Amino acid sequence: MNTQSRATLADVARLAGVSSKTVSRVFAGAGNVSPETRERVLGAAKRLRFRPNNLARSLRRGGVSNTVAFVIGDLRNPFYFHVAAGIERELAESGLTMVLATTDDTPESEEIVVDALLAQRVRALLLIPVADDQSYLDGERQLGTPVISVDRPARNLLADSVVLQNRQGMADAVRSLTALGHRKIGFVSNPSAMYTLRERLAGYREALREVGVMDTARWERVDDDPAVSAEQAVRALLDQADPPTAIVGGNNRASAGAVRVLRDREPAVAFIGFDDFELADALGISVVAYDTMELGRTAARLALERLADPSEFTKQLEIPTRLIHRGSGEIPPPR
Amino acid sequence: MNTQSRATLADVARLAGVSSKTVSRVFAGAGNVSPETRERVLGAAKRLRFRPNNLARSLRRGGVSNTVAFVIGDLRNPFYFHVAAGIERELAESGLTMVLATTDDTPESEEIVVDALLAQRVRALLLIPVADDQSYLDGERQLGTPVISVDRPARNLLADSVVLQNRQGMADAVRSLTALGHRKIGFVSNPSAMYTLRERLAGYREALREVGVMDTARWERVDDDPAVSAEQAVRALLDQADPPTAIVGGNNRASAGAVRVLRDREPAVAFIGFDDFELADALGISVVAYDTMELGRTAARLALERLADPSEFTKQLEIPTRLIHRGSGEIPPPR
DNA sequence: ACACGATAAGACAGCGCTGACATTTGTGGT
DNA sequence: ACCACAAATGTCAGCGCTGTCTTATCGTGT
Repeated sequence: MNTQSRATLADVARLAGVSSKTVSRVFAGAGNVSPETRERVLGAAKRLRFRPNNLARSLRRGGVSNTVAFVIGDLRNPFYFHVAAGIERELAESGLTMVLATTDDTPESEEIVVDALLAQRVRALLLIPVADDQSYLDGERQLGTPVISVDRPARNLLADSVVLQNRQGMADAVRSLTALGHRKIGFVSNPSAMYTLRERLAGYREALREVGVMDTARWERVDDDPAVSAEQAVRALLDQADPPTAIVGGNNRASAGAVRVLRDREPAVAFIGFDDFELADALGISVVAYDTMELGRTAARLALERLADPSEFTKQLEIPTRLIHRGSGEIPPPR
Repeated sequence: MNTQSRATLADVARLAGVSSKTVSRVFAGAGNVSPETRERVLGAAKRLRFRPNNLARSLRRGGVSNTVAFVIGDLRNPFYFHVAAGIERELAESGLTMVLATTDDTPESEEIVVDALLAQRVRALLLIPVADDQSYLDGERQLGTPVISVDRPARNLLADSVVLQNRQGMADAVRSLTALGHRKIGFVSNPSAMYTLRERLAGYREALREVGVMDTARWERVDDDPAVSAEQAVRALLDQADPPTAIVGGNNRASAGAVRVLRDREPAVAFIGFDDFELADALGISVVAYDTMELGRTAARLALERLADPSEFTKQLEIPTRLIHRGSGEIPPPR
């Protein structure tokens, strides 16, 4: 068992016969070190297995690390992961690393988790807001930490945000169905973030209003009870008297449920989901798609921009969506 | 624009009229602070929006942070994400946070990325090895940083590891096919990690050898060229003269490809995939499944154990797999 | 031979925090 | 009144690094 402890700048300096500042210069990349000295230092460092301590460096440099935090509700949703992937990519290009934390989708733990991250002096904070109120972040924001809210706008906090084109995306989907003649269109959404759900629902209603369908209450199946599966919701919708001839899904879970139920339904019910998913193409499921990784990249870019210029106005960006026709959304109503 | 800078222990101490050490005690949770003093300190801290600087704390405490690094090849593979989710969960319970970094599945960047993480003094390093050689980590390991290799064993490095029961899982799948009478069984795998692929292939061969099929070369479709999609590989397999009556998939990508090709194939070809996936149940695809999150949790637990007792022998753990019958794997050979 | 600027290297303090140790204050026993 | 002892608080140095400033060294033009 090797008990030698970690080498420091000073150790390297001693071995190389120079001052610790010189070693620092070598590793910080700053100039004014002669080639021979540099060689000697690097040799010594290698021999001692020296690795600069970023903690100390960060502290010295003013107490900020080079990590950016991303706070997620639930890690099991593939959506979040793709966003995280986008963030990670974009940050890596600027030499920053991402730390990931989850709040288990419970509002109470949000502040606790965020606090722990801020204590680590993250450079910026990206989060998918879960709590009803992010005003607790205002102090931090004023101290210069960029706060970017992702997928949903923050509440009671002036922060940059990136969200999807929820309303228009959903409206487009519904319009494409009404154009085929559908009028009885169901809306299914499993418990989903209030914000995105509300927006998509608004888009749905808007598009139906355009063709004169005003009362959509009986077609809306929005269960906020997590115990009710998307599958059950779809079934319930279809089992009522005078069932819808088409259904739109409010999120990716709804799509999974719909696929299970609608596969061998007769007469065929048209379906358009929100959020693309693996095999959707093979299954011929039409969806409102968008670039999930781009959502993350954009969020990361916003953070970087604000880091570069803290005085800019806050921005609210939208990631475009587009309707992909694959068959399930092109089924006409039975006549 | 508020230009006030971040408050420090000393600032709080001044405002509360105590020494900075007392403030430190309040925030470090250590005892021996009278209730009144504590109140006064907390009040002052609140007023100044004080947040302890974990960087400084970590440095002072011996230079290790409370983060654990997880190094992934490619973030887009859902498999990795579930593993990450498991790790995050397990670590959170011990108050540690996870930093995620990717190597883009290129061996060269592995060492660079790992180095950057180690410079941040992560408490432990979990990684999915990509490079052929992890001996560069030996020094670090000797300095006491637990190194856990996930999903594949590390090469040239004495490290704990958690892998799947690859060989047996695949052998079970093939045995279940041979029991139905299949003898011409194809093996498809997209470029996959060499290790898991090799193991699964070995399991496949082993099970076929048990029923007297010795030469399996013509049924093995292992393209290491990423340009060849799993879909093409499956097609190529079926288009040859005397095609297989059943196929096993070597990884999740192979399953996606197989589903696309096999859906309306006549006569039906049996299929069993490795790795469960969303909708596999709805589609009736039999798979060799395992608990992906558990893989992550186990890895994290290993790290925690080693942190607690560095002198223990290294462990090699296996996550069990189990065959799930859903129909596609129960199709008998045509007669 | 001399002054002069450029280059290389070092001395020193201090980032924010906490461990080790010192000091003050309060309590109870005799 | 005195001492022993615990609880509450303070002093000080230093974790590993780098910014600022200072000092030594060298080549160059006149």
